[in-house]
Amino acid sequence: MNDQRRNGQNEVAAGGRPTLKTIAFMTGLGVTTVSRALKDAPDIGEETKKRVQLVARQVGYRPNRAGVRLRTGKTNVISLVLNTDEQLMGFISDIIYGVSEELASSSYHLILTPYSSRNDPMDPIRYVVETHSADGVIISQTEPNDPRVRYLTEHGFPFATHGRTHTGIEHPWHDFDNHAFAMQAVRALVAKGRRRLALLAPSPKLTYYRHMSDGFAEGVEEQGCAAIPFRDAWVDMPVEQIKAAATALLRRSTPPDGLVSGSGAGAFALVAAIEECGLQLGRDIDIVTKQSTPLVQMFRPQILVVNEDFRLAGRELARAVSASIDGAAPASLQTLAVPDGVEGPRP
Amino acid sequence: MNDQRRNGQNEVAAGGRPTLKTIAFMTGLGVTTVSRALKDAPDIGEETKKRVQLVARQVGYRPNRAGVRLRTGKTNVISLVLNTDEQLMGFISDIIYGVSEELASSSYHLILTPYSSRNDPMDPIRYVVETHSADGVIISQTEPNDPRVRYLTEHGFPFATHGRTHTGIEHPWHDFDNHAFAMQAVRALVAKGRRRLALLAPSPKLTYYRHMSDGFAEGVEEQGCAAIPFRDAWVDMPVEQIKAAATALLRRSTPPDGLVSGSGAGAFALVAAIEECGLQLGRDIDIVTKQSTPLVQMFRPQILVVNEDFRLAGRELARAVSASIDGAAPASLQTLAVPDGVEGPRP
DNA sequence: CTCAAAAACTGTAACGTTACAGTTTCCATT
DNA sequence: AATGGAAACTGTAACGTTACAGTTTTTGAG
Repeated sequence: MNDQRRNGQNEVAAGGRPTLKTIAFMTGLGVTTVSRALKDAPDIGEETKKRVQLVARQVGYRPNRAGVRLRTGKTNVISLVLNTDEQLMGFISDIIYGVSEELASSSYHLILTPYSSRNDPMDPIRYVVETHSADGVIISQTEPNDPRVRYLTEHGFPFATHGRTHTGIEHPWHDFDNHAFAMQAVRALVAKGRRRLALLAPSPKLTYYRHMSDGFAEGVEEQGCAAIPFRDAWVDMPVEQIKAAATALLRRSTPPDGLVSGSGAGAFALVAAIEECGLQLGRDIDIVTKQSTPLVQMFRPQILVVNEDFRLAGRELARAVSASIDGAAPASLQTLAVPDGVEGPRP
Repeated sequence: MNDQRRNGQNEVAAGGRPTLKTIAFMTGLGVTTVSRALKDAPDIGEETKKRVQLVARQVGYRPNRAGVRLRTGKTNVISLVLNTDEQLMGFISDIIYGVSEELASSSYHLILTPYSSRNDPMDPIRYVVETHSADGVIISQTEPNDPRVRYLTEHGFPFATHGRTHTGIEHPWHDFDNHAFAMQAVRALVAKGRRRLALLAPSPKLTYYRHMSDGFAEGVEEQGCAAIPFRDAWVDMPVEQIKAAATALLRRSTPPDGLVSGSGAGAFALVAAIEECGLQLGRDIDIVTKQSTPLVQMFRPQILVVNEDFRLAGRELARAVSASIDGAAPASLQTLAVPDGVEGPRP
């Protein structure tokens, strides 16, 4: 026992990080007691807890993550799984920032697990689960029948998805109400006197393609106007391709006079196409677009916008995974961000 | 010893992850031998190594990171320190992707350590060093006399910076040659017949402000044209403010007829200002801008661009930190990305 | 005053890995 | 036949933490 104490002293003298042993030596208590005192266990005396916590604060004690992880299996890490081929205007950074913000006040570190479309999207998921390199995962680019959701659920691994699925599995998610967005967009265009509308939708393999398309169809139905099919372009294509497709669309015999863009980057392509065709935004045609940064809007004030807050999405997702890790019921961890409504031209 | 073996068997049966013990049991060797065989130590027989490595592959052995970290102190983590207030068009995601790409083939995980401008930029750095939560750090938004560089150097903690410093310390960095960019920009504008040039520069507190301003000044000198001061706007301001400042600039008695923009987002603001003043890009005035995505260019083909590859920056930074962790000399880990030259209007 | 039980505290072992200090085996040299 | 040493392998301990099974001290009921 004397040996152990001298050990503790040596470590303090050596200038290394303080450990439980350091505090145990300083307080004259056992390592176990210190450990329990710091996590406010019921079988430790009130005064002892205070004393231990004071000393711990004084010496700047921080639990060694490797020790905790090895002993308990808890990694205190949340992994954000990302497709690094994505070229969309970096809204991803906003999600990352949102997740960071939320995790900053927790004990979680945020780790990035990238994958390329050239590989199986299941690879990173399997990796995280098999090596247990995180306590929970956040995934995006959700597909209706997403195999990742199945796999994670089967393995009882906590996760949250950005976007819903049609798997029939109750799982934590956060989503933007793209159905409502599309309906609001249609109504706003009709209110501007537009009657022939086209939608620049997301990739058909993603879940929110359905939501947005359905909302668009429902709006068109409700307003009794015409839907011009625009199926050869998606928001996550390279902007040049979108522009080319939109130009072709506008040169058809019955071109649309109102456009709905499912992404901010898409709106740039649409504006470019419109101007290339010699049309004038706000006079000949109108656009409603989702946006996450006010770039387009500042540039072409005539454009109508609906804001999507990706930072909020990040925060909600982080909240959902951590709650899921803590055992909360999946059904209680589903949040839908309702769009604020269409913002008209700036003064 | 028999006990130990039965232990090993139990674990395998229990279906948990295979550990060194599992392989030791399967091969009939000791745990130490297996450990050494897997890292190709010289005192293990060739045949044994082959056998161990085969079994390890078969059972899908992956070293337990917590075990390694606890024993060796090596975290196998690299931390990217980010200012989450940054609102610039998400080029940050490209850096992240670049870093990821490079680290994918290594054993490193990428962890994000965010901070807000509301707090001390030193906080995250101190945190990483004190808790040793990573083996190395990547920092951005480098300032001429960056205290983070000093601190990390003093503590012998491996790092790489995005951007150089004027600390006099030899440290690993990657930078874009903003001096060359500005000179090329000036030359291109002069070649277009422009004679009164203004620069939308970075924030004066960042190192590359100097590089770009000096390059601009040198170009103006070389070409014998006039520099119109434009000191009330920086590239990392909100775009609306840049636009307002640029509008004021263009309405002065001697407005510029050529603009250089230090960022892609800034170019949007400049274009907007130009059009608001009733001027026409390519006829009355020209812009050279740095860009990381071809958004502006697709939109206003008349714009002149110089590409900056942030993915490359990410890759270089990742390479630099890992080499630094492996003990490479700082001076050998400094790379400068030279701009490709100004790209003219698209056909 | 006894004794049971609650309160407060503690030592040991284990998580998976690797550094270190052995130990055994075998072969070449004398 | 003895010896030295190289080659191949191994057990123990330790990194920092916590679960578990104690042990000691205090308290209160009878």
